[in-house]
Amino acid sequence: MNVFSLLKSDIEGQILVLETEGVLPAGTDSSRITVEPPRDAAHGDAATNAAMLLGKAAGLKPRDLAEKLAEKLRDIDHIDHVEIAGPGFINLRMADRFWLSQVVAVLENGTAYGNGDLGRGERVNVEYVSANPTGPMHVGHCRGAVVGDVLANLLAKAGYAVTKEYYINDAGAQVDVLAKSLHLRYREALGENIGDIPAGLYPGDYLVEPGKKMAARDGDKWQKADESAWLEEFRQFAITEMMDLIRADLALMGVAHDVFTSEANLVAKGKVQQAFDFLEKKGDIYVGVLEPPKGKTPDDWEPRPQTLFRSTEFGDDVDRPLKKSDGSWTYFASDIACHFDKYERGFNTMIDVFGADHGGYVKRMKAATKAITGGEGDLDVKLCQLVNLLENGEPVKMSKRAGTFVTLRDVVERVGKDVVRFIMLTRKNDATLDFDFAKVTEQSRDNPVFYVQYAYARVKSVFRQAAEAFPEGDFSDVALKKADLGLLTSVDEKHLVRRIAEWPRIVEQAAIAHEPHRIAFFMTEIAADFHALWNKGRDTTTLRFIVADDLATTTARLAMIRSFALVIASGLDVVGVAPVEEM
RNA sequence: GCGCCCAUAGCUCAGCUGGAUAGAGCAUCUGACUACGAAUCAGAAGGCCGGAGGUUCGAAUCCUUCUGGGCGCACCA
Repeated sequence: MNVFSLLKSDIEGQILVLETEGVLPAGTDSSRITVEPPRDAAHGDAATNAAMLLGKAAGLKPRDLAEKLAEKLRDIDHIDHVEIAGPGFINLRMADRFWLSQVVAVLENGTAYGNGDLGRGERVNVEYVSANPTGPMHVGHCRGAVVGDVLANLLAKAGYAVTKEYYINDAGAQVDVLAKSLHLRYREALGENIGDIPAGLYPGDYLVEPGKKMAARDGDKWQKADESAWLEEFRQFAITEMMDLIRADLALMGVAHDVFTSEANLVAKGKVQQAFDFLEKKGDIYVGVLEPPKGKTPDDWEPRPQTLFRSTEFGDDVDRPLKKSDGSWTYFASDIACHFDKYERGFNTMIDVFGADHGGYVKRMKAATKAITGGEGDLDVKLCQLVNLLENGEPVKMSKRAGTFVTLRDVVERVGKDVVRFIMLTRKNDATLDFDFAKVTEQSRDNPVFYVQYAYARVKSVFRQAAEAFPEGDFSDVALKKADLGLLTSVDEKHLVRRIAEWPRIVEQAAIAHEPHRIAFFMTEIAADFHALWNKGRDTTTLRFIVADDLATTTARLAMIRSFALVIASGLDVVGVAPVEEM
């Protein structure tokens, strides 16, 4: 349970009482009221701005209203202390036993502590990665893959019914190029000398094996055949092969999507036409000529009548073409169909994770989603900024042309999936991120992955020591739940316990904001609290977790650090990283 | 020329959708190992939150406008 939402409902309850007493007008809007941990711990455990927001409605000065509200709150059992501060903040202090009960809650729920019902089972679709099926994944895909995956995990933990989706762009010209590239490798496999790969085709050697497979399967059947005879066959085969490759790459990162939607399939099923008809009926489609883009007119620009979607009606800057001059669908058209399809499958909330180079695409996609769902669908787009790959501060040279681009596989094999996943969350998604191979594997304070893992391992170490110190002691979770937690009396211990109890709120807030990086930041912070407490025991032996000849205190402290470790494990679970038992 | 994103300590970044005296790490300086692993911790110092206006009880946060960076700008995906 989220402590702060409990307090908020307490406050809302008392506001209703004040309404019946005539202090506040009936139907007071309490939606903007917040209950948060104050920045300064001296202000208490939680602070609310309620009186400042409602002062006007009550016709009272904020501090006077605060006094009336505080009076009511003092009567609530789990609230220990209420005081008014500053312009009208109400600072609340909870009874110790209330916080300590959260330790028991963690021990009872394990890593499920922090699971919430914020989402109330509402279905959410998170689309991420969606790399073109034309080759293995490169390092640029890592960030979006992690952000999307962890965001999905986070929403699931917060009580949403999440579907992880991958949209396969297998309908455009690039898959024809892929098919032709494969055909070349196929001929090579049959013994032909193909020389250099011609410009415009994919030169990567990842097509060598698929070429051999095709040769083994069909022999020389397609070797001399006309392109029109084999193109479709090779396209299908190549896409299947590339998607296997991509799925394998994603598996290396611990990413597994629930649904793979094929663009070509959407077209074939008539989904694009259906979406088009729907928009046309609404009057959102017309044939017109676009202005050339100002400032940077392409050399070959010529005015041309096109089938356009009236995206300006829905907040976009210009209307967007749905059909190419040859009459085929644009990518945008099938992407509309994709979101239309999601909506029909029951998703009102959709999230797309894109790379920063798709920034110009956001407005039109949001506009299209609004139009195609009749305003019911909500699309949020998370743009992931670039990752700068560094080696000891020096940029890693990457050249797609020279074929030396760093693949996702290269990175994962070098530093491990856990490091990649965690580091990708050490910045908010819309800030660029430095990824230094030397730093991310360093075992020091400034490497958050290590720092968090070390804290977890340290707890394990304490338990090993405790088992030796108290051979008769029972330190299982079941036994720890019965510990006398009243023995946790130091301010530092109480502080850690409060931080542990904050976890459900962190999950909620991060889920609401769609910001998975907050999980990583919280874990780093709470790990610091733990390390600090651990070191108190260095200076003052009575503050150590294991106290010789005092099984009761030891058990209470182990209950505390065990629940800390479980919160870390719970967070790592969201991030998709395995906790390290021993370093 | 237009749109989106970014600008916070010397450096790298948080800042909980408007709250109280703006917080961490690194680097710098001063300390803590007869060890529940010092792979860590404690303390000091460091700020006109890019500039200028505005909105209100209250702004790093919202609006306007500059400045400086990144990305993208018909018939590609």
